[in-house]
Amino acid sequence: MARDVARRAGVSTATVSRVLNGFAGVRADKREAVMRAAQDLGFVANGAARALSTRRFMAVGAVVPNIENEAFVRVLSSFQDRLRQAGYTLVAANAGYDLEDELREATFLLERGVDGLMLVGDIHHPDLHARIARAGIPMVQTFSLSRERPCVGFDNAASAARAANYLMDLGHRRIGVISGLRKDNDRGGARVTGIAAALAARGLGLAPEHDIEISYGIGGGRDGFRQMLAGGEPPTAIICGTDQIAFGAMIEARARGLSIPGDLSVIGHNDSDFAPFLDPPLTTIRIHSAEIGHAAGDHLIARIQGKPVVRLTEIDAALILRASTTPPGRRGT
Amino acid sequence: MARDVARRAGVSTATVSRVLNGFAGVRADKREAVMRAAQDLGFVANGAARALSTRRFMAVGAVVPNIENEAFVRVLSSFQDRLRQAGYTLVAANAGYDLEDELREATFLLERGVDGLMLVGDIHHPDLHARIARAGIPMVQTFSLSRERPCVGFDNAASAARAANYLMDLGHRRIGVISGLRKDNDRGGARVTGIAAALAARGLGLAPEHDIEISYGIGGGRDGFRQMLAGGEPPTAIICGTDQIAFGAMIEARARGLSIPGDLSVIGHNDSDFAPFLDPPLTTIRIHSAEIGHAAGDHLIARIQGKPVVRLTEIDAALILRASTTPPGRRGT
DNA sequence: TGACTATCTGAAAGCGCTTTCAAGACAGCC
DNA sequence: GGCTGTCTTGAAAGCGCTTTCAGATAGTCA
Repeated sequence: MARDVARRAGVSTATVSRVLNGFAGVRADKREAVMRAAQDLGFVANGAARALSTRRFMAVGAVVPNIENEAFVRVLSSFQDRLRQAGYTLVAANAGYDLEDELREATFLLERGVDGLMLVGDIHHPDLHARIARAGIPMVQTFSLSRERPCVGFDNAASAARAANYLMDLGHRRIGVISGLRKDNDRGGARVTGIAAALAARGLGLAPEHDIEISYGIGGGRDGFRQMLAGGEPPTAIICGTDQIAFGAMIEARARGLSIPGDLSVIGHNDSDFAPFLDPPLTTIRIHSAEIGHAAGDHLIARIQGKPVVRLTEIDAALILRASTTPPGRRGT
Repeated sequence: MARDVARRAGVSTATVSRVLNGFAGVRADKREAVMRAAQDLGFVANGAARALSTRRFMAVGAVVPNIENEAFVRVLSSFQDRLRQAGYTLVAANAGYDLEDELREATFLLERGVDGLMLVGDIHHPDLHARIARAGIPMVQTFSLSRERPCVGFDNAASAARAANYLMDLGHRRIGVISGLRKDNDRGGARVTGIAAALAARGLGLAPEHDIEISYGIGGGRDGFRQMLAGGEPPTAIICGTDQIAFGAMIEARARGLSIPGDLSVIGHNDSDFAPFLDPPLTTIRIHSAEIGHAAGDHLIARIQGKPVVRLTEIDAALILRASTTPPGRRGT
């Protein structure tokens, strides 16, 4: 306790507090005495008392759909970097792609007294924003852009459209989509919308049997592609919601005797660490996760500290070209 | 504030507290008035004040070497499950395989007032345990077993030895190891020790040029295997520290014209989601991450609540046999 | 030397809850 | 009707820090 340190150093707790918080205006000898006493006693301030007193918790919350998803972990990791630099702790929670759960987790963090909150995406429980507002803390949404709220993200529809256009430029006409769950997931939805729009712009359509929604993961990708083949004439190219899905689809395609990219071009999302090492290396849309995390962290901290911020930060998503895409019909490439 | 709720409900803050914390002995009408007032006002208790008052923070900390590592994330995820069920929040931090950083992060959590702490492995900064002791909170170490401290883990040496024995049973004599960084990482070290011991028990040795230490990841695995080949007669089988490393090694081996498992049997660690989908599917040591997380969570909560616990929980690690391992010299299998 | 200013420092008042303690209300009993 | 015991309730005292405010001390200048 600060009291013990004060006694040992022969000062008051006020002075202890001043020294430990780096306030100027404490005479050198007293400062040193306090430092030494704190050291000797192994003094660790009580965070709750400090938080209560300063009305600052020095912690920021984040609710992500799935902690086990590489993309979100990378964002959390870089987000935490920034917070740490500013002296804040990250408290992360898992919402599992469920709006009710997300509300519950966010409320939990709000109760804990976080000074700011990061959310993923644009779709939330109707009560969520009201609660955040009542708590009076800043929030930032990531991964997708928004006109209403501060955000750091990219244009999911546009980047997916870019992938579709690239495939069409190569000559593909029958393009399929395998996405993860889209319910309450604006990113997935926007991507499909973007692809459909890009196809429509060139007079093509996204056939319902080529528009597959499955659960995430390699297994999901396999199932998804199997499902797609069951639906009549197969596509010559597919765009997948994640690299894991793309990996699964590639496995299934090969098992069905299709060669990649000869019979089927494949594009993934996220540029996972294994993407360059697949056979063939996977063309994918790279999301600059680290930059999203940094920007979101900087934004939130600036708001907490009352500094001016930009409300919308767009992070670029790049189409990384590798060998899993070629013009259609080039067998044995 | 509770005060507002009290005023609105026409009671004292004491009664508000009693109702909101589910204490019996409040008359039904007052209870309801409080509930309604709290609802109307959207009352959210101030966590800091509560923590200060109860001297319980309702949060548990965890420091892991690398948040982006699948195995740790899975443990954190299941750990959090249990904490959440008991009403606790998880605050996780990243130590990056560095003892100083780990100490810093752990101190940070201690300052925050966590009620318990989870650590990974047996090697820590010399001051760490003293600080935890001074904070007076329970800790549990995961992934490796310990005689001194409460732990939930498995016998890294024994499970790696099992993999080595399996390879020797298949007839392999020249076995190599590619591990991640071993500095300050008892898991990696123990595995290599276990393998060396298993080899020695059968009159074999682990050649220095077959004992490679590299950074984690697919790239690391490639580099590692390249390094191993540079060291003279290549091994007929390798055991890798993670499945990512194994993946990288397989890529490099194939690039060098080696067939797997014909020329080279490969065993990984962790049974990552992609392991069954590699070509050939990867034999690997599966760590029951979810069980480690659950057991660690249960342990810590029991300790916090003053219930009796077992100090050492051993979680089984299983050798999952797939097609990446065969007897040596069977080309074209 | 005395007045005045600039520096330091400690006492004390919160921060918003929980929890103890004592008192009020009321029913049951002799 | 008076007394005891039970059930409810509110006043008030913390929890361990920060921070204000005013007093103490030292330094400066005329």
